Amino acid sequence: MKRKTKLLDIAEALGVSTGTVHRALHNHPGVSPMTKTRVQQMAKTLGYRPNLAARYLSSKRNLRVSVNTLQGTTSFWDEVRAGINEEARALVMENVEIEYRTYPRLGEGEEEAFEAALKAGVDGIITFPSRPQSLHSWMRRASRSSIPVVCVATDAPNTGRLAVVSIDTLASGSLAADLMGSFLGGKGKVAVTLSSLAITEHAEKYKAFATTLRSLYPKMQLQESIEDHDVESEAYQKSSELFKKNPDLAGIYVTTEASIPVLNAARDAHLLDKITFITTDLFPALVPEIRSRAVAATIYQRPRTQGRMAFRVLHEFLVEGECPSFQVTLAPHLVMRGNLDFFLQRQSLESRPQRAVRLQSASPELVEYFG
Amino acid sequence: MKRKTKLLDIAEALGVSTGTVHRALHNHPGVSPMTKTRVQQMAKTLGYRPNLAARYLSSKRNLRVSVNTLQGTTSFWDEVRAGINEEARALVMENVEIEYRTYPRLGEGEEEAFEAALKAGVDGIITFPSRPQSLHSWMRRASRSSIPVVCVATDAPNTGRLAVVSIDTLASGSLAADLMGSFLGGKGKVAVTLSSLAITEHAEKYKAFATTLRSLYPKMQLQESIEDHDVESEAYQKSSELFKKNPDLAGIYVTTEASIPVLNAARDAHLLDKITFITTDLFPALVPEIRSRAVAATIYQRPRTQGRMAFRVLHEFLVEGECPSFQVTLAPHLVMRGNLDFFLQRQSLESRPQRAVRLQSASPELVEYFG
DNA sequence: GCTCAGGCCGTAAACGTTAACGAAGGTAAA
DNA sequence: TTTACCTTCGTTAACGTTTACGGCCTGAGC
Repeated sequence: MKRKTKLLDIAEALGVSTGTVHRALHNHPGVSPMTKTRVQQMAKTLGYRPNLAARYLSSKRNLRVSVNTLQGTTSFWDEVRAGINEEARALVMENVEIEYRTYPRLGEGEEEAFEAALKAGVDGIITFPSRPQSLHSWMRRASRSSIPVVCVATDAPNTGRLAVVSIDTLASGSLAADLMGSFLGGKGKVAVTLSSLAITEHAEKYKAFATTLRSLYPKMQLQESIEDHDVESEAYQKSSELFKKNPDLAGIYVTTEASIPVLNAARDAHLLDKITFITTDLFPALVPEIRSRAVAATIYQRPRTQGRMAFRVLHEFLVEGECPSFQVTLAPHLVMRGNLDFFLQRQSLESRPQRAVRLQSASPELVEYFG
Repeated sequence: MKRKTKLLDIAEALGVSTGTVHRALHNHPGVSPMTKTRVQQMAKTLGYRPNLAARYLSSKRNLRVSVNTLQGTTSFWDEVRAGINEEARALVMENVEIEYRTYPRLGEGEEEAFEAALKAGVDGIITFPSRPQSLHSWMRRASRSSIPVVCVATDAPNTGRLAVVSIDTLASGSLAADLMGSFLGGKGKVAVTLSSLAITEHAEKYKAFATTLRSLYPKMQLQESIEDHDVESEAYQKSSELFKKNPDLAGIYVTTEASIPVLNAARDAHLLDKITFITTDLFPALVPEIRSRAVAATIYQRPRTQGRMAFRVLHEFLVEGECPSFQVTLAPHLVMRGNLDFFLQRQSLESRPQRAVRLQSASPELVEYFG
């Protein structure tokens, strides 16, 4: 196990100075093309990897990242932001500044927030592209300026974004289908509500649900899907229609957050106890519905972990220049009445601002930080 | 936002040198008690936090941790080790040496491995205490020597261990009960097999299962539990008896890894398609059973994440002297036939030695790192 | 021939912590 | 008194990278 190669090793091997090596490796001006290629070549053959500790110590620049997300209509985005915050605070090494830019509604103020982040000259952006097409040009601009962008929850294809962090849509849709089939004994009419088939994630979930249902439970009948376009009234209205047309509906899978209006529509049609609900996400209004077993199960999208992962990927890229993975997909959690309390307790516990700290044989200097 | 206080600030404020401050803060010999308290006091008032980058850079000592686990009879411990390895390699900053000490069977060679780790003078230990009582004295010895020990999968109470990382037993048992009730329509006889009621984790899972079943599905009848003491033949034999005595058994929840002998017993009794199986963990032999729907669902204990968390907690303590949490409980994942492929793909993908890299519209400057 | 600009490169001082070395002072034994 | 030794503390050289500064050289302009 030999010592790691450092700048000085490269410098001595070529008979130059560390300053030159540094400039060559970082494309800084003041190096002849000839020297530059020689340095880069030598760095590669020696397997040079920068010592990050030394780098941090030497340059005190602190990274700035902008987090552009929806305002917390539900708790989902609060959790995402909490996850980002946690992971940022876990980085004791450096100081990462996080600037939160939120917009009130889907697609509203989204471009402005992105533009503001670029104008402010941040080093990286974590964003929820609620309207990918409208952000398209801004994201390409960021890409051209070499400002990495990480998407959370929803992808924005062909925008040059660095990475995307999301729940695996296939696993979600297939799990929902398998559960639905199991709960209903493999027969009956089922339906799906989604935001819009134009959104990749929702289309994929729907497809996975349909495919799995067909292959595992061929006797079940899948009705046409409902698109609510993220409008609650539309969700209520369209699902009311659905229930009217299909009084024998046995189950429904709500892939969006808008499960409450669908539940209310079923309640008003007096079909609540006839229909097995599988919903998405976990928020306060959903808790009593799960507890009363109106909702059989909900697929939790782990917003906090999504936030953590997004920050981690972005930070790793900013610091090391490489990206561990361009697509991080998480397995969803299944929440039913049985394990509901576990998740509720966990949320409330983790949302406490300070970290839980119990000292045990720690170096004395640390005691104070948490007194 | 003022500059962070460093050793020199404390030193100047007290009219001493940084060397003294350093020694005082680390309980190194050669500092008068009077000076020591003054330094610690001043560190507190100035809000000193060590600069870890400088610390790494300065001290070339690399941490050594011992990982004491079972040999991979199933893939569980391979996954745990893989998770530890991943997290260790993600630490680009420093070099952490990991020494794996494995023992062939439950309780066999466990003490020797622990003793060897202590003798070798490691800085920390991650262990699976298969027989907590036999490890008790060794762990207390480690605690007295200020060597942090992190338990994975199973806790070892009253041993002075630093932390424990495990799956939440309540969530597992309750989820299993709720699923069982849902699958069976809320009625029928069900049973549980476990290793031994003397092991906390299994007792908790059983209790959670029983409690949830009683409260959510009062019509269901829970039979007496089976203890297999981690012996496969015992599992087969006892479950055969159970099936003979209860030909109308509707479901069984296997909380241990030993689900195959139970499945075989049911198969041999020609009851396989009459009984709903909920099992634990995910290993190759279980895959065809899930695919054929002999197993309705399995509760995946996320060994890789357990390994990652264990290493993370230990490392954070070793480096910062503080521990984020003394009890890390993870939510289990539910694997059914529908989403089985997602987990299989993920396992095979993640177990590849190099990191997964999928290029997708990456910024041009990045392509080279993965060429 | 002299200056001046600009390209190229070496030098050295940071960054904050660690740890080895040594100096000062006091105490005790010879 | 000398010698030896201990406690307490200051000094200083690392650790590897960044960056400001300055020096050398070549070529162009006067």
